[in-house]
Amino acid sequence: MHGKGPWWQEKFTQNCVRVTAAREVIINILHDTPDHLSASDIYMKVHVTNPDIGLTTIYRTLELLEQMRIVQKFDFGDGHARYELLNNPGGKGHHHHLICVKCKKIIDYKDFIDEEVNCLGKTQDFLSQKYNFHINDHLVSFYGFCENCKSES
Amino acid sequence: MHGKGPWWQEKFTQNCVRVTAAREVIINILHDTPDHLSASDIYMKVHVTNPDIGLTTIYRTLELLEQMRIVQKFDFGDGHARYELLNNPGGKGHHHHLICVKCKKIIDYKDFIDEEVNCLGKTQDFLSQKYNFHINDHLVSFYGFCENCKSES
DNA sequence: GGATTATTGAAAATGGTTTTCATTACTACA
DNA sequence: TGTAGTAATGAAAACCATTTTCAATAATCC
Ligand SMILES: [Mn+2]
Ligand SMILES: [Mn+2]
Ligand SMILES: [Zn+2]
Ligand SMILES: [Zn+2]
Repeated sequence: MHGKGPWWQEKFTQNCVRVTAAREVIINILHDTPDHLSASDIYMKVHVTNPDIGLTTIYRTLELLEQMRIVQKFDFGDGHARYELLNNPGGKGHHHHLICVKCKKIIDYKDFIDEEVNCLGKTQDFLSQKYNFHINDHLVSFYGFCENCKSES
Repeated sequence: MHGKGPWWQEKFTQNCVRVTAAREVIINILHDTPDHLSASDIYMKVHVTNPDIGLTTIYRTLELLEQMRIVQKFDFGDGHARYELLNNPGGKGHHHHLICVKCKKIIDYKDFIDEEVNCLGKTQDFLSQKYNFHINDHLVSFYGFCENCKSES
């Protein structure tokens, strides 16, 4: 697989957005992790190989990528925004979340996702009509206590 | 309907939590609004009738009520936590959200909620087993553009 | 009433995120 | 290959919702 650059680079050049080292590193980090990283998580990982890249650039890049619909921003309630690669080539597919309210552990799940999305699809159609919305996304999360935390409480 | 105080007061006295004017006013405001108020929204409403109640108390009360499971805290991504009365007597029943990503308008809906919750129930059972979680809540939100905003974009 | 202890407001601190601004790095084009 | 135009960057400062501190006050129980 050689030739042109990665899938996301054309999105950049089309919009006069330059391909820079910082942006490349950040996307790679998000691509390689199974976790939901915060800005400073990413900063620390970036810092290992690129100690010249500042936290400000991390924030700016994440906002840019969010607006280009390359990453999605989440707030799980622990005071840090968290980011994950959107459903792009090489990204995770659409999934929902299972969140421990105590230790904040987050599990991506796809079990029953077809049935869920099917059911949500009907709701979406109905809501679009009734409230005259143009719906293009949904979020489903379950909350509770994980294996470790449910025994301690 | 007279006699003892409102439904929530017994929850207080059981836990050595005192019934104060501030707490009473805040619960009443949350009870009377159809909106999803932020701490400073509530502060401003409180200030009209009780200018002696400070913003700190609003925050403290909301955290208390959240921990007593009387209100639920939401983050819709606009930089302010928002609160709504939980499914208590006099509160809204369980519902899901339809959110405009542009103007941040939020609609509570219950359409298809039975089908949704039924479907989510199956998922919940499966996830509980598979990941050994004790699940006690879920969140479903649809995102898109509302009537007004979809024409402008 | 008085002792006990929860609650409170004001001010200060906190901490994640954003803004400012001067500098640097691309990119296009002559 | 130089040069103008513009996008991107880092450091420091600003921002701002929320939390903490601490001395004063008010609810509860006797
Ligand atoms: Mn995820
Ligand atoms: Mn609601
Ligand atoms: Zn846990
Ligand atoms: Zn709107």
